[in-house]
Amino acid sequence: MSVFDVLKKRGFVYQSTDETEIRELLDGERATVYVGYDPTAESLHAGNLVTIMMLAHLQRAGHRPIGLVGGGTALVGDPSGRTEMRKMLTPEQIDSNLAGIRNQLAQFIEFDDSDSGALIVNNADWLTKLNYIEFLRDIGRYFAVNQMIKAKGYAERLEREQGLSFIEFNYQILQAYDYLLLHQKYGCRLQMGGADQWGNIVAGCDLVRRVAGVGAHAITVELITTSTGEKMGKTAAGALWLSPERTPVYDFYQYWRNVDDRDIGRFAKILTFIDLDEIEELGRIEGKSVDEINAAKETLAVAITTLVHGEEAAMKARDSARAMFGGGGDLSNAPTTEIGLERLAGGISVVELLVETGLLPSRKEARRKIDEKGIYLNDGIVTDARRVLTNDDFAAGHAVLRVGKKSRHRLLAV
RNA sequence: GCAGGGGUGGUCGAGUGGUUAAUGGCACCGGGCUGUAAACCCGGCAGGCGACAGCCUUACGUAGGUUCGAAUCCUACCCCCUGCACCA
Repeated sequence: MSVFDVLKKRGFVYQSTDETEIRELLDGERATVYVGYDPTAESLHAGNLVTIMMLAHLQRAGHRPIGLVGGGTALVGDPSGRTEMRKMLTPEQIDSNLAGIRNQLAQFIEFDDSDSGALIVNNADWLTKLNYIEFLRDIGRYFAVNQMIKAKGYAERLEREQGLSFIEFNYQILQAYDYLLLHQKYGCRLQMGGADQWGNIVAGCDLVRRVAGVGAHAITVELITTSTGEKMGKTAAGALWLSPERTPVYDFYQYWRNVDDRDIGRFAKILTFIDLDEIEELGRIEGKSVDEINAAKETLAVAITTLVHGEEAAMKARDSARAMFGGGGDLSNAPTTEIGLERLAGGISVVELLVETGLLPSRKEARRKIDEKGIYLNDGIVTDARRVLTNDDFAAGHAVLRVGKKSRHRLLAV
């Protein structure tokens, strides 16, 4: 099966330029393809996994992926969307972010010297060297303003009289230039990205065609949302990061372990390499027992977590989760706070500990949760806000504090 | 620069001198039902103290002022949006 069809079947293709030509390109000798990423943080997030997986599929099919980091554009600050200007970053920050992003991409694609070895590039390398006059003369001539303002994003902004800064307007041209440059330098002929990038991407296709006289292509993915309408990977705390420092592996695992029943198959297609046939079965809900559905979610969570954090970490996360919800079991991965024996001798209030362990943000909230019957000590409900912990509560040298069903904290007497 | 509109709790958004920690939605948290799902129901959602009846402190862009009393009125300043002007 053509890789392009693989992408289609897995749900990656929302819009594309001519399918026949893309197929031809991808079924032929090594092609070079690229995706752009923002260097605004030192870590990518779950949303980025979608295009990363596309790169990975293509590399597996023998093509060369390029991860382009928008360091140059980040130097300008991009006000796309209606929120404020994206914060401008220093070159140092961008470099360090780029290194972080490269490491994360390396989990999915090989950066070796082979023909299909991946590359990571920073558009600051060429954008910062541009000469305005030359750029206008050589590149600007290919852009027709009346065509540009018809682009969906721009047209909306103009209609709403919402203001469209010159920087934002130029963004498309810079991005198109990136494509051209990658084409000239690496023979890149396919760019992929989010559906919101469609206009920018096809502007690049046009530019390549006009300047180089070669067909260049585009594939965009739709924004992936959950069945409840949220952006995939969005949590109360913000984004679901790939970096374990920003999102602990356990939390990352739990996010996927708890997806809506209806999302199992869809997410598995996009975020794992599990066979399509297998996914078909995995994602089926009707007629399945509760255990089977839960097992499917576990499979999904393990697969994604393994890709991002490696097998060992994924297994640990799975085991911790099993222990947590299966009762008893292995608590070695639960967050832990050490309590001095001498302090314990005097007794410590549960309220105080709830705050100290970070389980709850304030003493007031702790009292409230006790009132709401949401606090447990060693699996026994705490009913009195004045409850004090003493040595007697530490069975084998430890005690477990719990808020609700999902957050636990281990207290270790030392 | 001129004119108009606006800045309210995580977010959206009411309120426009006085029972107000500030209606409501969303998000979030606890409980119930369950399957660590969805939907639904109940409760909570500034902080501190508490004998749980309450008490105290801090909050409506920032700083002052008027008033017995202000998120609400006045003054100055900051920021955002819209229009006009300036802009070669």
